[in-house]
Amino acid sequence: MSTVGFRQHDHAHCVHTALAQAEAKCKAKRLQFTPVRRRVLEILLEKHKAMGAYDILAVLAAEGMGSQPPVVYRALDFLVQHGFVHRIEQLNAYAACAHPTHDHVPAFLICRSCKAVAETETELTQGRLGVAANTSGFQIERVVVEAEGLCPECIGTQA
Amino acid sequence: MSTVGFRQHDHAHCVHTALAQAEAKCKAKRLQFTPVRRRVLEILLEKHKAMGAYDILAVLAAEGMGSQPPVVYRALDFLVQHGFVHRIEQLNAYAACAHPTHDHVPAFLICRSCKAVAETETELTQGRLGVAANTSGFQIERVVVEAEGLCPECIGTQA
DNA sequence: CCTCGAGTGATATGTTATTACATTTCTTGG
DNA sequence: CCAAGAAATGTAATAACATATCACTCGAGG
Ligand SMILES: [Zn+2]
Ligand SMILES: [Zn+2]
Ligand SMILES: [Zn+2]
Ligand SMILES: [Zn+2]
Repeated sequence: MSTVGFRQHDHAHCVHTALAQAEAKCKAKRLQFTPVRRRVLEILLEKHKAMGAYDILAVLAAEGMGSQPPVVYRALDFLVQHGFVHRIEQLNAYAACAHPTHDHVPAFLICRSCKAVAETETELTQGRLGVAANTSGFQIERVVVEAEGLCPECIGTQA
Repeated sequence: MSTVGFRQHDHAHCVHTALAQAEAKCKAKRLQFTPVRRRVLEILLEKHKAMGAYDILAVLAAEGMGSQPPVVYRALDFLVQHGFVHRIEQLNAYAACAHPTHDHVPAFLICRSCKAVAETETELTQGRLGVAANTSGFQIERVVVEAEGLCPECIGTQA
C-alpha cells in the first residue's frame, strides 16, 4: 500500500490486511463491526477509489444487504467516525483510509481527469492557517485539505 | 474588512467597495457584470456569511430576478470562476471573497457552532501535501483548505 | 424473563445540483 | 447599421446527495 495512491501495489493483500486491522480495532474498542459495516468498508477497499454513497448502495442492494439510503449512510457514518473511511468533500464521495493504523489528518490529491484519489497526511494547523487561527483565537478541531489537479498518468493526455 | 472575519468592521462600506471593485475588474477584463451576477454578489456581501445556493435563490425570487436553480448556479459559477466568491465545500455554500483585490488560495476557518466563516490565505503547495505531490508527480491546480472548529465567540459557550 | 439500547428495515421527504432546450441579449466584423 | 455568432437567461424536468421518523430485531445485563 503506497503513501500516494498512484503506484502499483498488492491489492488483494491490502484489502485483506485492512479488513483484519479494522476488525481488530473494533474488537479492542468494543465497537460492532457488523456485516453491513464490514461489507461497505470492503467495497471501498476493493474499488480502491472514491465512491458516492449511492454507488456503494447499488453494490449492497445487488447483494441483498439493504437497498435504502439510510443503510449505507449509517454504515459510512460509523466508518468515518472511527477513521476507517474518509469523506472527500469536493466529490461528495467516500474512500477507505490508506493509513488506518494510526490517527492522522488526511489530505488528498484528486485527479480531475481520471478521478483517482491519493491520500497523504498533513498537520492540523499548518502554515498560515494555523497563524490565522492563533491570531484570531479560533480553535481548530478538524481540517479538510484536498488538492485538485492532474495525476502522473493524466499529465500529457491533457491540454 | 478584516483578514479573519471575527472582528467588527464598517459593513456598508465594505459592501460598496467590493461591488465597485468587482465592477471595475469586470470592465477591465471585458466580463459581463450582469444584474443577476451583481445582485448575487451583493447578497453575499450583505449577508457577510456563507449562504446556500437555494438561500440566495429565495432572495432573488422574492425580487423577481429568477426563480429556477440554474439562475443562481450560473451566477455563482461566474463569480467563483473569477474569484469574487468562494465555494465552501464542507457547507455546500458560498461566501463573498474577503480579498478580492489579488489572486490567492483561500483557506477558511468555519465555526461549527455559529457557522461563521473567516477567510485567510494559504499556499498552493504547502507542507507535506506539496512534498507528496512532487514525489508522486501530481500537478496541483487548486487546493481546498477548510478548518472546522470554534470561533472566539463560541469558545466557552461549548463543552 | 424483562428491559434497554444499538442496529437495521422501510417509507417518505428534504436539500443540493444538473441537463436540456427555447429564447433573448450582447458583441463584433463587414 | 446589420447580420452572424457568442454569451446569457428563462423554464421545466430530473438527477444526485442526505436526513427524519417509526417500527422491528436482537443481544447484554438485571
Ligand atoms: Zn486516512
Ligand atoms: Zn488521472
Ligand atoms: Zn478570497
Ligand atoms: Zn462561532
